[in-house]
Amino acid sequence: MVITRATEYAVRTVVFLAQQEKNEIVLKKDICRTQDVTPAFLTKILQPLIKAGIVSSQRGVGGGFLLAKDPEQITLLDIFQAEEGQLKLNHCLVDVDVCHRDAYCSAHEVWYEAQMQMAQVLKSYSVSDLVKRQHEKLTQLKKCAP
Amino acid sequence: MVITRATEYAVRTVVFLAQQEKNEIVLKKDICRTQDVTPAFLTKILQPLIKAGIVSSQRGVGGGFLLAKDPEQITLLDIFQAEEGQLKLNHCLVDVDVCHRDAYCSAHEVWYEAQMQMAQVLKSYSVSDLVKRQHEKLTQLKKCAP
DNA sequence: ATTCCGTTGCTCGTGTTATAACCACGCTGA
DNA sequence: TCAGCGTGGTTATAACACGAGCAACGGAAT
Ligand code: SF4
Ligand code: SF4
Repeated sequence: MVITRATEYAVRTVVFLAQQEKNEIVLKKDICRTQDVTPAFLTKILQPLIKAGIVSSQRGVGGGFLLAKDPEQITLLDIFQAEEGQLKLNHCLVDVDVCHRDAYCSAHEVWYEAQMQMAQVLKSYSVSDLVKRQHEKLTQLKKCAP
Repeated sequence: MVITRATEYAVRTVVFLAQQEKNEIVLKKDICRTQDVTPAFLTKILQPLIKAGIVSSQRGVGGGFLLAKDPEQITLLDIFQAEEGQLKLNHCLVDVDVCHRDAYCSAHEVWYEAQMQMAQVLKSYSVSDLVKRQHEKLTQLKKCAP
């Protein structure tokens, strides 16, 4: 019951890309350096983001990565689902017929409600929200300890 | 990002115990038969519930298991935490100092909010709620297909 | 002595977290 | 034009952790 490192790094990466100038292309190694991820692992993490249409890539000299969408159009849930697939707290919430008890089981609905609430929270934050928030925090940090 | 089988079976078990007459002692094998769990695995699952004070046990002839608390005093969150430990969506929410970014990271708070929402849902349902709900569903099922 | 539960240690499979080798693409300059 | 270099893309696989389940033995109650 914990998000994977892949999701964690993916969030960092997307937030980092969103902090660049619009359409600025970023090298993989620059993402690695700033976000504390190894290049080989980041390679793996980026692919689902590209498949999901969140990030796009450019090969060759001067190539790299950049956001494929407006940061306001990307939610944390999008990133989560790109990396981990559909959110599910219990198997019976997605794989129907995995449990013959679902007709009378009442726990089923509680898991469902918890899952919905969680999805709702993740859906309510866009990447641009995160960038804005982070920027505020950093300027406040500087004010306290310049 | 999925609850463990242990938690799933633990919920079934506690609900089953709550359906018995008050202070009725139930044999392990009866729980297994009705809840589709193997005895060896159930043995493992019951211990955390006992340690958490949710279930109590009786050894020897005529022994078995029964609820240690009133069903209204047991929430789904209690059962979850007995089996899986404290709910955490991301490591940084529990293990402080696991990430030096927490001072300015804004994702941190989103995970926290999602976790809180989920905990809130699980805390809002007691075992007696589940039993009541299940009973309603069963009587309605019988009405439709007697 | 019997009948229960408790404790411990173990196996086995699967998923996470990487690592690395090799492939494909695209620019650039001779 | 085309070779070469600098990028990301694909695939295979290793190491490890954890989930899920099993079994054997030990200990208490009756
Ligand atoms: S018993 Fe209920 S919660 Fe558990 S798997 Fe079946 S339907 Fe889902
Ligand atoms: S970057 Fe933020 S969300 Fe990720 S581990 Fe650090 S504090 Fe937590």
